[in-house]
Amino acid sequence: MIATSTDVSKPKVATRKRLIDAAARLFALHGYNGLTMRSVALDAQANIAAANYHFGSKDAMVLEMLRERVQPINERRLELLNQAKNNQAGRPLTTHQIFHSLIFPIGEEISKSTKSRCSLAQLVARTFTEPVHFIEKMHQRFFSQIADIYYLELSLVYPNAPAREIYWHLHLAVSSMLGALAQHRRLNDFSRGHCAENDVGAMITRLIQFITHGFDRGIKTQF
Amino acid sequence: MIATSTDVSKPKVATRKRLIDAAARLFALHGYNGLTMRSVALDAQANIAAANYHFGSKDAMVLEMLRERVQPINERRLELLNQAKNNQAGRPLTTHQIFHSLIFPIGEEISKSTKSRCSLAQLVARTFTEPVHFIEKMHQRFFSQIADIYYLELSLVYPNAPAREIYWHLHLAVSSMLGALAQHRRLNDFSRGHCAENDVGAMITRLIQFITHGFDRGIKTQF
DNA sequence: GTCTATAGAACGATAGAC
DNA sequence: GTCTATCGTTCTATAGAC
Repeated sequence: MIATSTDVSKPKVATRKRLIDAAARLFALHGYNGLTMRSVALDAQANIAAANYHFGSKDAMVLEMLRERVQPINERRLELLNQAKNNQAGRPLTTHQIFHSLIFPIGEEISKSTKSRCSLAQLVARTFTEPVHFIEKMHQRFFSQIADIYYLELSLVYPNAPAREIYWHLHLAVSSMLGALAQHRRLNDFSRGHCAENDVGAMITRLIQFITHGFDRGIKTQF
Repeated sequence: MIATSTDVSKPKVATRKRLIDAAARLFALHGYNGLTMRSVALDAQANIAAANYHFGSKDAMVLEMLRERVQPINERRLELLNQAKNNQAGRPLTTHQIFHSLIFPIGEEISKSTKSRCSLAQLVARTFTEPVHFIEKMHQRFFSQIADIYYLELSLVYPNAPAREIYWHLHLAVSSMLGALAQHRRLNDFSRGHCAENDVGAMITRLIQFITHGFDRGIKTQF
């Protein structure tokens, strides 16, 4: 509608992107069952047939949207983790460094959020609450690999702790991370105005601290 | 179909209870939008018109279901909290005692779960992820009052900590609690079999520890 | 209180013109 | 690639017999 034949890049891709962004927004707000092809098309100012044309089905559209949102965060996590390892030059990492690399990239992505890329916190939380079939597989595909990496790093910090303890505490750490992200929008109401929910940086910093303490002291008191 | 005129108690109430239980199960599994009156009626072995007769609408049915599930937990929380206060005889509580009273009742309720009262963990988590209108109001009605009580108790433990710090850490504690409950079903997969998800007691004990450490150390390092 | 039957609306997906 | 139009399905809710 804007770009014409003078545009070098494919002009029609814009619709696809608008659909993806709309799907992300509505999925975060209403979940998979609450998202309808009609609402996505309306939000993206596109036709309902266009959505089916680009993705084939509702399932495929939401899956593609999730992939585009999650992948860059995981890449950034590994980037920060490797940075920290290089700085440590062979010495074991601290749990704070490890959880920083895990959680900080989410904060970065939330802070980037504009009107089109919004409510990442709710979106991430959704993928864990929704029991829909493809979300389960999606989660395994995106998180099981990175969970292995983080388990390995944490077991290097506590070489004497049994695998069971590492897994338990990592599970609680990840669960807390997701819970905090999902609940962030409620912070202002919950704290009766004492804490501002728009300060994402403060939330991420405090969350990393909280989780590091829970993990560290839980392991340290035993090993 | 079972109870006849020989039954002293009202026999027809059973249908209502079956509907409530089915609604709880399906709401936990599929969320508000994924729950349909048809699926509830089918699951409860009742007719679809019966559901509308008893509750008037889908909204009212789910609301009533939530009320019946949440209220006993909150009552038990206050019971444990008052027990602890009586045992302390005026001395301030420990954060562990406070968070125990907050979290332990959920474990009790999950352990009670039979086929009819199942998946409370997912149900509680749903009420925080679902952005549906009445859930927001519901949550405020049920949680804001008890949050005030817990804020007060925690501020007595750390009288020198500013309200802002108490609120921040309480928010993180509650978020972690909800996150851990929501993620509990994933524990077995996540830990690659190292942790059994059916051991609810162990989960609750570890969760209380984790949150107490995160809260305590976060406040103590400053005050 | 519980049923059958159905109204009225919204859903995912597709066909075919442009 | 995007549109209009529509098919077949499923939804909430209600009317009325029993």
